Order: sequence, then structure tokens, then C-alpha cells
Amino acid sequence: MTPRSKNGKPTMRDVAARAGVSSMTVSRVLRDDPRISESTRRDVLGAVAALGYRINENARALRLGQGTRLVALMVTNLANPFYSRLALGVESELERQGLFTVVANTADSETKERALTTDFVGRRVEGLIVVPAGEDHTHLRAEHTAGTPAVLVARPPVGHGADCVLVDDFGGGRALAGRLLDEGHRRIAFLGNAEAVYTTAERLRGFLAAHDEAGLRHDPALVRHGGTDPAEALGAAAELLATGPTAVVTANNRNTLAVLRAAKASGARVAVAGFDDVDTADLLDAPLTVAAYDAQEVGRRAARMLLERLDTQASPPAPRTSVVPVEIRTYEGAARG
Amino acid sequence: MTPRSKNGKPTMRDVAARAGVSSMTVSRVLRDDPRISESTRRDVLGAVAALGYRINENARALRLGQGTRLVALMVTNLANPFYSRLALGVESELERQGLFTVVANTADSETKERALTTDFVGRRVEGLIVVPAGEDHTHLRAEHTAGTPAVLVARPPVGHGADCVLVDDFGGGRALAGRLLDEGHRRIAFLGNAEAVYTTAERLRGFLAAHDEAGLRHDPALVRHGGTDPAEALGAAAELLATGPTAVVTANNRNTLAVLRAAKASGARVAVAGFDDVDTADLLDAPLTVAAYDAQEVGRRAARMLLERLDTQASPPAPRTSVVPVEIRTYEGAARG
DNA sequence: CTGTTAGCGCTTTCAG
DNA sequence: CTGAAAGCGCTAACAG
Repeated sequence: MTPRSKNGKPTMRDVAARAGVSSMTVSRVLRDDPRISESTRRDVLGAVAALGYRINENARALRLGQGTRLVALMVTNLANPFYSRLALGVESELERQGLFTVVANTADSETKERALTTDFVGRRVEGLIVVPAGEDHTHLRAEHTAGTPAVLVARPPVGHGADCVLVDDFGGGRALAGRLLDEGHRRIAFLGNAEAVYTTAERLRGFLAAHDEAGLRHDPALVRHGGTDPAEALGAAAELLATGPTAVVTANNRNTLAVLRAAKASGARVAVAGFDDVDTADLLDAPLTVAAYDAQEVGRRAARMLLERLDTQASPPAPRTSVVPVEIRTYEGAARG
Repeated sequence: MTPRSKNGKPTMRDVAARAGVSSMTVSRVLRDDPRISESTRRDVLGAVAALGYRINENARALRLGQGTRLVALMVTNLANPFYSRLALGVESELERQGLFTVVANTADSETKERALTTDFVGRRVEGLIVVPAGEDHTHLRAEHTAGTPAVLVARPPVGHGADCVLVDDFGGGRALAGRLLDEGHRRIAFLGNAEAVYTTAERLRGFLAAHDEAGLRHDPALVRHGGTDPAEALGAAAELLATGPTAVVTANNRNTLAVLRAAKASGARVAVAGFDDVDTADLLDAPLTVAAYDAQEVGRRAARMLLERLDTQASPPAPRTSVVPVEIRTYEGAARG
């Protein structure tokens, strides 16, 4: 019996009818227009409560020509703590500007990323923050996003200019290898992962640069790539240890743990230095060196870049890149006798 | 010069004008209506490309009386891996139904949760999945959400019926304490956290139940609560250890690590058994028992419940509750000589 | 094959 | 103080 619009929710007209006024009056009451009589206001609010009416912000925004105040964040793997911290950083920074964050997972699929981008642009999100899944970034170019600005994270734009926040992958890889070389290691293996193409490549490049700078040639047989799967990573780590390195540099958390496990299982004694901090590192059995960086800060910077772009949409300056530093930390492992 | 609507993006009319057709024709081309001549189609698509036009899905949905295909997920702390896994579970389950997930962080603030709820309902999300920040759930009742269904996670509804997915907190607390009692411990401390009121209370209740069942009285002085902050938790853990327990049960990950650190620092020898799995547990110096559960599964169940509710919105069955089981796992710690 | 009219739910503008 | 008309961007329902 209650009058309802198609989608099942009452409309302003329903409220107006019940209160015996026009929908304009309802609109005014809801927006606290001062020139409304107390009695009318009461009647309207009564009808609102009775019907459980909530204004339709989408219709309102359409009429007002306003934006959605929505920003879409697309990450490759939400289960990875790096991305959840990233999301938190983005969210916290956007929230203070009254913007909402829509988080979507691309599961490392370029196809999904493209589909999501199209959808989000269609929904008129005000901006995109993306950890690109692949190398093809055409769908992120302004021509394809109807001008919706995009900020890339962790991987630089390919084939076009775009704002972007990176981690100092090269510097971190170089520093990790440098540490080990300083400690006298000469047979240092590298365990990366094939998916994170850019990231791993940079970290490896830094690793090799440190060898160059030390005047050493690096044995390519000591470089290996684990997969996305922890089990795969463990296998790769075991193989790598079998080649007899005295130390290993890893390109991410998963690989770091894989090496520690493989070493524990085989009883091999290797120094381990890897990317991403391990939050229980101080409680581990074995010593560990890590290249740590602030994932939340990455998110905050990306958000800020987007906000600046939104402010200046009329006269966009050149695309900018921001590089978040990494910090080397060492943990001693369990104190033994 | 390019004609553009207020928010800066071209509209269908702009495309129509440029292609020399009516907007209906553009609409048809975009939706692949077969009865459009090839040449017209080409002209329209040309104009679309030239202007960088993307259809406004919001306007379309308004006209069609369609829903938004959006579901809002509100969590108390996105930085906590539990919630990011939860989000992944929700996202993966909703995605297969073509629904998008909007993730928002309430930062444990009831006020923020209420504001977000109002906003999301106004935006006409199709459902809400909420980890409630506080005890006041009035804003989540159907009367306040204009009928938008809500599923609660981790904490049950208070003061109203609602779908809800819980973890077996009681059972887990009971099992953890039971383990330690079986091992002969008689002085077992409990470290909880005040914020997660319901969760901690249930875990403690289970802990005490195990003591009851063993015919033992538990000393209330052995119960303490750490804060949200890791430093605070460490302090509480240290105090607790100073009371000389032979074992500690912890209510969450943060507290587990706090106890391990405090024990390491003071050299105290205590057995530790706590809620939440620790992914490096097998690499730790010390042995550890945990109550583990599948956070992604919690998210999947919540999403499925919501989907069922959306299907049957006309004749809603009674609110349902689903309890995700916990599994006790033991890790041996570093093998010593 | 293509255009006109009307209206989704809301609000601005202009009249009362 | 309140209402009627027009229109945000789009599309169903009818023309032609």
C-alpha cells in the first residue's frame, strides 16, 4: 500500500503526498531551508520517519551537476598487507577532503583492471588510483578515462605520462646487496618474482649495481624467480640454496619467508636480506636484514597527488613522480647462549 | 570550444550534435542496437572517440530505475590483516554476482560509522556489511537504512535482529585455555583488548569456562587488557608477566606478539596461546599455540548472506547467524640442539 | 532506420 | 512561506 518507486524505496513525492505538500517543500525541509513553517516541517519530518525515507543522493547529484566524491582504488592483491596499508593511507588522506574510497581487487588481471576502469569511469568516480596489473596501460590514459585523472602506484606508466608514486626499488636492492658485500659475502643469490615485473626488475638492477660498484661480476645462475604461490616460492628457495650461496637477497616478503623456511629445513646457513619488513622479525629464530618502506605513506602520497590534480584540473602541470624511500633494518635473531 | 556539461565531461547530446544525429541514436549505438546503419554507427563512434565520451552510468541507472550494484563494507581497521582478508572474501564473492565492493574504514568510531551509513544509504548502495564499531546499532536497523539490508560481522546485533557472521570466540578461548590446562598449567593469565568488547568478552568467557570445567577457580588478577597501540599492549604484557603466570592466553595477534616480546625482554619462560594465527609462527624463536580461523571465509559468508537477503527482499526470513569455526594450531619454535 | 516525447528523483528559478 | 515548471543525462515507448 505504501507508495514506492521501482527500486522499492520511497521517493520525495511519496513523502510529499503523505505530508500533503509539494515535493519542493520536502526538498526544502530536508535541506533546512529556514523559510519553512514549523508545522509544515513537522508534518514533513513525520512523513519521512513514517516512510523511512532517505534522500537519493544520486538523483540530487545529477540535478546539481555535482561529482560523486568517489575515488576508486584498484590493487592487485588486497590480501597482501602492503596493499591494505596502502589502502588505509589513501583512505585516510581522501577522507579528510570528504572523498570516499572504493577499493577493488584486480587479482593481477589486466582484463579485470580494464573492465573495472571502464565501470568506474562510467560511474563518474572523480579519480583513479591504480597499481597496474600489467604493462598495457592504454585504458588508463586520459583519452580513455574521459579525463578522469589517474595516479599509478608502485609501477610507472608505460607509453604515456601519468602521475605516479614509486618505491625506491633500485636503491633498496642496491643497499641490501651492499650490506651483504660489506659483510664479506661474495656468493649472493637473488630470489624475485616474475609477476611484479617492474618492481623485481628494479630491485635486481640495484642488486647488480652494488656488485658492479664493488668491482664484482655476478653469477646469473644465482638469480631465480619464485611464483605467486608460497609453495612455489619455497621450492625456488630450496633450489637456490642448493647452489650454495652464502647469502640471499629476496624481492619481497613471501620470498624472504620462503628462504628462511628453506634454510631452516635444509639446515643451510645463509644470511638473508630482503624487501618488505617482517613485523615479527625481532622474534625470529634467524637474523634478518630488510628493506622497509612505509606503505601507508605511499597511499597518502598517491592520494595527495590526485587531490592536487583534481584542484588544478583546468591547467594540468606535467605528470609528476614521487619516490618513497626505503630504510634498511637489521634484526639479530634469537640470542643464543 | 568542445561542448561539455557542468562537471566537465561531454554528454550524449554533445556526441549527438557532433555526429549530426539525435541523442537517441547515440544511445542506441552505444548499446549495440542492431537496427542502426553502419554509416551512422561509424559517425557516432567517431564522435565518441573524438570527444572522449563515456556514458554516465548514474544517469542511466536513474532512468532505468536500476540499482547501483554497489555494496558497502565498513571495517574498524583496514590495516589489520584480518580485515583485509575479510574484504578480499567479501569482494571475491560479490564480484561473481557483478556487485562492486566499496570499502570504508570507521577507525573504531561509532560516529564515523553512523555518518558513513547515512551516506551510503543515500547513495543507494544495495547492501551493507559492517563490523560494528560500538554497541549502538540503531543506525543499522532497517528503519534507518531505508530497508537497505545489513549484515554484521564479528559482533552480533544489539537491540535488533540482523544477519550476522561470527567467529567461534567462545570455543576458541575455551580450547586455548583447555590446551594449557591439559599441559598442567595452573596459573594462566589472559591478555585482552578493551575495544573489541564483544570479541574479547567471549574469548575470556571461553577461557574461564575451561577453568570451570577443570574444576579450577581463576584468579581475576591474572586478567588484563592492552590497548589498540602495540606499545600499550607491550606494557600490559610486561605487567602481566610480572605477576608470574606459567602461561598466557591472548585475545588477538597484537597481544600475542606483545607477550612474546615481553617474555623475550624479561627472559620469562611462559607458554603462549593466543587468538589469530601468526604467519611466521613456524619461524619464531619460541613455541606458540594459536586459535586460527579463515578471515576470508568470514567475508565470503557475510557476502553470501547479503546476496540471499537481496534475492528474497520481498519475504525476508528471520535473521540468521553463522559461526565460523576456529582451529587450534601448535608451533614448536626454533629447534634447539 | 531514426526522431520526439516524457520522465527517473531531485532542485533551481520564478511565481505566487 | 509554498508551488509550478523546467531540466540534470539518459532511455522506453511511440511515432514516422
